Amino acid sequence: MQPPRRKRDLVASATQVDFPALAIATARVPVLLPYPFVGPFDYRVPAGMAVAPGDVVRVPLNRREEFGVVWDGAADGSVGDNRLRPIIAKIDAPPMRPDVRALVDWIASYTLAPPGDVLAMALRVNALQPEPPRTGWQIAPDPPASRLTEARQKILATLADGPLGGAALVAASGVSSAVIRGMADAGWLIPVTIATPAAFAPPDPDHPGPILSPAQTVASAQLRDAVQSRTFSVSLLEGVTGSGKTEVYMEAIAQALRQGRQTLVLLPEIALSAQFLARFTARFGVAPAVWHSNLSPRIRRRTWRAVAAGDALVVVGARSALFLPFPDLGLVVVDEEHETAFKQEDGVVYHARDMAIVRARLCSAAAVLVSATPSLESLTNVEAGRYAHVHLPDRHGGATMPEIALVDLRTDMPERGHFLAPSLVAEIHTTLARGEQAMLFLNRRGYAPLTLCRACGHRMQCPNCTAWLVEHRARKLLQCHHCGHNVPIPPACPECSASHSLTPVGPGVERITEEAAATFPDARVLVMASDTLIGPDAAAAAASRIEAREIDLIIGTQIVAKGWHFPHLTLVGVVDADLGLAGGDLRAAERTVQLLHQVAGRAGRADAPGRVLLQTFSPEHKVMQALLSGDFSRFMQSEAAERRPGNWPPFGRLAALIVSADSADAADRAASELGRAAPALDGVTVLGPAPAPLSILRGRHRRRLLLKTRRDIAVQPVLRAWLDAVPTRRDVRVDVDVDPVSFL
DNA sequence: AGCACGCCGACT
DNA sequence: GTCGGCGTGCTC
Repeated sequence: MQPPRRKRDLVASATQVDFPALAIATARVPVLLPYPFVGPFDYRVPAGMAVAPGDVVRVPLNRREEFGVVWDGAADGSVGDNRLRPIIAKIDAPPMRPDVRALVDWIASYTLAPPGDVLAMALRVNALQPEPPRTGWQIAPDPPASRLTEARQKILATLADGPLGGAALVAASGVSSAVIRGMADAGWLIPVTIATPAAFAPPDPDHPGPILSPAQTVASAQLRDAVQSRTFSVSLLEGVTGSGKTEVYMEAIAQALRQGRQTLVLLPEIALSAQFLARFTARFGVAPAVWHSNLSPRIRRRTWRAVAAGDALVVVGARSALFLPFPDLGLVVVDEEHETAFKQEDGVVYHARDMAIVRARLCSAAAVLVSATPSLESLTNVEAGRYAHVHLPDRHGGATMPEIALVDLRTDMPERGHFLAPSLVAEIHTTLARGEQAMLFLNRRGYAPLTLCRACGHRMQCPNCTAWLVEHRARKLLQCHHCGHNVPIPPACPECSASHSLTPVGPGVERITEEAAATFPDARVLVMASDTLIGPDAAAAAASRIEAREIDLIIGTQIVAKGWHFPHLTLVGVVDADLGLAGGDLRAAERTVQLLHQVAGRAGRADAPGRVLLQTFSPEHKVMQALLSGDFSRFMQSEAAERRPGNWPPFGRLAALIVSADSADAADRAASELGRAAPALDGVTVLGPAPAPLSILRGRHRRRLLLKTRRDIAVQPVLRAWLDAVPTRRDVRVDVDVDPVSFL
């Protein structure tokens, strides 16, 4: 049959072919497709096929075939029977579970994302095809009488214990695959399908684990009860770094295991998993299943199936693990719940911590949020009685919190062109002299954040974004950290052509490394930044070098703040404690306290006491005072007091609208049109439009409006009505971010 | 998101 | 006169 060339032909032929079925009643079902359509499409169920919500199906779409999922609810019926096309096939895969479907719908309606876009995330996680059988080799029952070489003997010896896959056989025998091929051709070996290894041994809740302190025992009993009740609940587990929070929530996992229910542990970054895996294995005797977006297709499929079958009882994963098909989820743990990395900023904009709580509710599971420095959101939920509070007051095992001191950069000034104050330099010298390790923390990659011309004052700016180009001296280029644009470092100023006039301004870790190498020439220095440590293995390797004392001085960005345990590290210097405080971000102070507290926690974990020096130009700032006193709860109370009157989150709700267009003019027009149509309702405020802080990003001009409502008003209906009232323009995009975390 | 249709410039 | 650029619109 010729493929139909025009739409009319296509419809006509489909109608003709399907006429007998149409004569009977038309069975229509909604099918959600992984595309940004407003909702599911109706499809006809062909005679002899039975489908139910959740079934994965192959359907025609335009001139293509796509996977879709039969969705809940009635078909919408707006498309006439004559345009209805039949489902091609039902896929032999486990159907999407009702709670995962409900999660997809929930996320779509909360974030205002098209449900198909959310489905795409859930399907990306899915294993639509069964695992192909693994083939291997075994010794033929009646081997030929040909010559038996040494290599061939090795193969036979290796296979004596049973069949092996090709790659495994090569590795175990040390013989090349050519020999195997030859032996197969000669009839020595025959191919067999081999069983997939049972990779997910059940963790043993009664495996002897670490001994808990009295405080840990009390805390773990509270979490255990929450799991045991088999009802939805949220608990906030709060305890300073080193208080042993992980061991406490391991007991909650043990309880879920005893009940035969599954656990999901969400981590903000998978680089943290090495630490978690070690502690998990120490407690339960086996490793948990791991989930993240970089798994190989085979492992991904196997893990997905094992979760669906209930064989993988504990999964530790990144955001996307939220969509795994747990048949009996009893516990969801969100570790480092305050981390902004849980907020997905591209594609569907959602907060994995909040969606984890939704998932727990849909599964009647217990949710446990874990942090040394909980978000004001979670603390406020505790205060309101929505979350239970489990508190671990002390550092465990006798270790004390490090002593924190401020270095006033106004008086304790670094040498010209340097960034380390004399007192910090002296402290590092004594630490290194004692044979202990020191760390310098600066949350800025590259050599210098700004390059300017001394002759004309020209600043090297990204052509696509409102941002300076960051010098990366090692790679000899200037790079934009927002769009990735980069150029070689020019030999002369592009503006005034003066040569040797371009000067780096301000420090990045590379520049601090240079200064440290000159100041501490005998120290063995390691730089840890996201662009020097690629992948979780690199981070783990760096950590083990530090633990093995092959390193004296660690210089790092964000990445060093997270969960590492460095027993010989006794001094942490924060190069620029003020860094996160600039800009009009609602949570700038909160985030800075959380980050710097976490960094400080790296110092002095074993018997050696730790010391932390924060370099700042504003020692009197409440952030510095909070870090100095360690009175985190008072700081959060003052944050609350600042946000409550204006109904700022978490005391009100916020949504950001980012209007972007190719030209500033189009962006301005669309933004003011939106502004004029702003809802005028009691308890609803609209701020803006104003140029977004990154007013040009990737070549697009951006304007921002903020919708702020009282807490008792849902922002979604307000947003929908607002956006519906304004005609969409082709050349203008409006991105919605409900509960924005980043204000760029 | 794809993928085709459509209406304007450089080629056989 | 055709090939093909990517703007606009549709997909049950």
